Amino acid sequence: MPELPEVEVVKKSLEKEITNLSIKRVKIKDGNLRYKVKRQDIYKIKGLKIKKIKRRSKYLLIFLSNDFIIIVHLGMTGKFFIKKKNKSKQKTSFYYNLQNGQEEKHDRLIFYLSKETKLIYNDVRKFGFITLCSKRKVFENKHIKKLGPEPFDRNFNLDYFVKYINGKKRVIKDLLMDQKFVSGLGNIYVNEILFFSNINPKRKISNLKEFELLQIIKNIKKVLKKAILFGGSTIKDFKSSSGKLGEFQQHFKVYGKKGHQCSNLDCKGKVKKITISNRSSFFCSICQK
DNA sequence: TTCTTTGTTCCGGA
DNA sequence: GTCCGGAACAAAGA
Repeated sequence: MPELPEVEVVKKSLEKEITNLSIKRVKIKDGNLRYKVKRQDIYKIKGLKIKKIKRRSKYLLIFLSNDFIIIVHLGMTGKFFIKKKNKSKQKTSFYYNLQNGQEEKHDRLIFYLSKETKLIYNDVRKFGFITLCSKRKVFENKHIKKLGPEPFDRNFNLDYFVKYINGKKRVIKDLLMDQKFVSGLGNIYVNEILFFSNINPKRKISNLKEFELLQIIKNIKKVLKKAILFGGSTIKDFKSSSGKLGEFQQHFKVYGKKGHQCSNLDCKGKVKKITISNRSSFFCSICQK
């Protein structure tokens, strides 16, 4: 479930906690992630220093002191924990809220860093991955190279939108989920963005008016910025609380709100749930035409 | 037991 | 070759 805002929040807290620390050793507890963690990669990063951390779409790029970059994708349930000596385990972000004990069970990798700091990668469903890449080749990486513009990029504008959709005939929700069109959005934020844009998720892109395209662009930037400000969204399956949590889910207007009254004051509609391309979509059939 | 959930890749048909 | 939709993947809760 981590979409751009959650990854950005993780990036910020990792940046604060592990920049300038060096990697002493790495323990693979379960390397069978989306791609198997390679032992030779682990060997290559031993002794290197963590120089800086960047985000591209939903990917984290951890720059090391030589030519290497660690590329991380959190998949659906990947998360990092930081553990310092004499301190209990801290989450790296306001992100997931875990039940007690869950963390240990799904810890997959442990990075032993300098200053007696441990960085733990935990992933319940193992859809995330961690791989090594050289700085020179990062834009040739098979994941990174196919990404479309960042939503906050000035190149992501009306001109780009109009050109991209020319001759295509998908529905708008599918397009916004497509990382080649714009990178970083997932199911949750696309639902929210279409609500604010007053556009039905099943609308064909060929039928959208120019003012509607502008609305979509504006709301993508607006919703993502606000979500980052609130520390992202916390997955709702987990119940007990410890540490700081993302709070943006409290601001959801439609996602997960089937049957709720539409949040627009003058609207008597209810939020509906339908399936589009095997994903659930929530919308108000009165406000979203 | 079956359905649902999430992001991404892969595959086949148009 | 491009476009597009559907299935698959892991794991857990309802």
